Amino acid sequence: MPHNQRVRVRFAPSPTGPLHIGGVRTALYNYLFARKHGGDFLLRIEDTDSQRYVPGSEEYIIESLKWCGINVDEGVGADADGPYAPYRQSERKDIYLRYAMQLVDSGNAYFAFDTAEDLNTLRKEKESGGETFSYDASVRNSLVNSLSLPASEVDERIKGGDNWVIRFKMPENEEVMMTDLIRGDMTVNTSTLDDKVLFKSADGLPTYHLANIVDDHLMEISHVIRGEEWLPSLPLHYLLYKALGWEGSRPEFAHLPLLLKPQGQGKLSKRDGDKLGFPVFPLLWKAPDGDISSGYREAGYFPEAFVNMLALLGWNPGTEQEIFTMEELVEAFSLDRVGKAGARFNPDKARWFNAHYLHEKSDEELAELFLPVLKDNGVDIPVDSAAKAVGLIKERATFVGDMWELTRFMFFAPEEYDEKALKKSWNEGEKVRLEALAGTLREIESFDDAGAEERVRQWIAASGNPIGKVMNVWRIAVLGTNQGPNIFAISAFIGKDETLKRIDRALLTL
RNA sequence: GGUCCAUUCGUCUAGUGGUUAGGACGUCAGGUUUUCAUCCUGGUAACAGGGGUUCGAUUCCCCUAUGGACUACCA
Repeated sequence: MPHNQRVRVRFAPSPTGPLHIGGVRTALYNYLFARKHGGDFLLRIEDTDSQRYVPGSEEYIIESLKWCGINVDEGVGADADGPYAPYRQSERKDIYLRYAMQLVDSGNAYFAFDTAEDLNTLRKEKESGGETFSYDASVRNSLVNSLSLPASEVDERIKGGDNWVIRFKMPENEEVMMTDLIRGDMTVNTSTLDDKVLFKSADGLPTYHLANIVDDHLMEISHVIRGEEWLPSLPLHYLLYKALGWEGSRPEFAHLPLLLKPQGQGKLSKRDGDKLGFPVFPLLWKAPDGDISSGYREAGYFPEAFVNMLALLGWNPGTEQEIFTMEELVEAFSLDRVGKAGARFNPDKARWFNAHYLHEKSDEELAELFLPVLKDNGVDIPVDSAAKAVGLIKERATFVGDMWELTRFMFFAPEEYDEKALKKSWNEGEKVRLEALAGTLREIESFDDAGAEERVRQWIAASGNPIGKVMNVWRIAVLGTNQGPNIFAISAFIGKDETLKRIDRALLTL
């Protein structure tokens, strides 16, 4: 392990919009790894692309992590300033140029003056001939750069204010051997690589490649855990560590498999938004242009369900356990149990996780969450009363938001009656049955009395009415439908008067 | 096109040189329930294809196919 024994990992998103669930999973795995090894989890903002910067992204990222219970130890969003501040790359500008110059001085990089237009023209020319243009050893000497130009002209151009970039001078025909904690050993020949830009002229900022390596080194990162899309640039990063003389303290790398769309092709991307019928973002996102994308939080997911679901998308504990608290995840997590292949996101399973967590919560806890929903629907009741209602229906809910439709009949008499139910179980014979039941109910002092339900059952048995028929017609009269929870419990909840009122009304109007 | 990575039920996955290839979601059936849902039980369903290596390959190797990523002065 590099530097020291301490595990230090970072999540380093760029603020180009909301974090999607793939990004959240990367953050989660980093966090779990850090906790598991008693290390640090840092949040660094990689805002080196001034063009793509989207205001609000950073706040969104911080809030998302917070909602998930992923606590940042150091960096942006941490409680206190860390020892390696600042943690926003735009605030570290000066650092990068210094290292870029070090690379130029050591012959590992060079100035290039080619304009974007010139390069585009070259690219098009090559492509029309069926070839691909690559800024590499085969062409670098014939392009406009400090390798091809006399030193005096290079100086003049720089002093004269010409636009320049710094490019990495990719070694020729060298095998780069790399190790990935998830994929094992890999070898790539440098001849297939090009001279990547390390420092841009456009905004005076480094590219990802340089900034990333410099910051990881300076911040003493021990493990880089990131998405698989970075795998192709791993050789470049290895070479950069070597060129900067940091080979001995190079972090270890782990490239996570991608999250794929539920159906169709390709990786899950930010643009998918709500087209797929489920959120791709942890929280609701309002884009600066007004576009709104839904989030798991607003869709009613519990953070623990969301995190649990995400953790198992690409990682497994090797046991048959599927339900994990964050603490249990920390305990069980290891990089060698992360899969290699991309995982297709499954919305059904996500719902199942949420239902599971919802069913595990106490009636009181759910009632607290449900109270605002009730209020929105014009129902203002104390929390213990809400808890009773919740207790009757929670088994059939997946989200707290589902609970309103499931409980509305406890607060409002039905205005319509389900036609299928009426067809099946509402006729003159059933009405007689219901009237007889009403008579019995009327004799009961209060439905809350102990033994009240037993009295009704005794009457049913004694009267010779089939219990199913009685319950069914009772349910239709009170709820307007032939399905739902225990009808006696509901009648007790709404009370004797309301129950009889609804029965009378049904008998009269139907 | 080039480079790299991957491939077990529809989906997430476990697993081994010899297993009835296991679990979960979904789905189907049955049970419980006054009904629905929950819950329980059971069923369905997979080693991409072709060559090797081997007494024996899902497992090891090669090829093909398929999927994916990357191929910007984006990350």
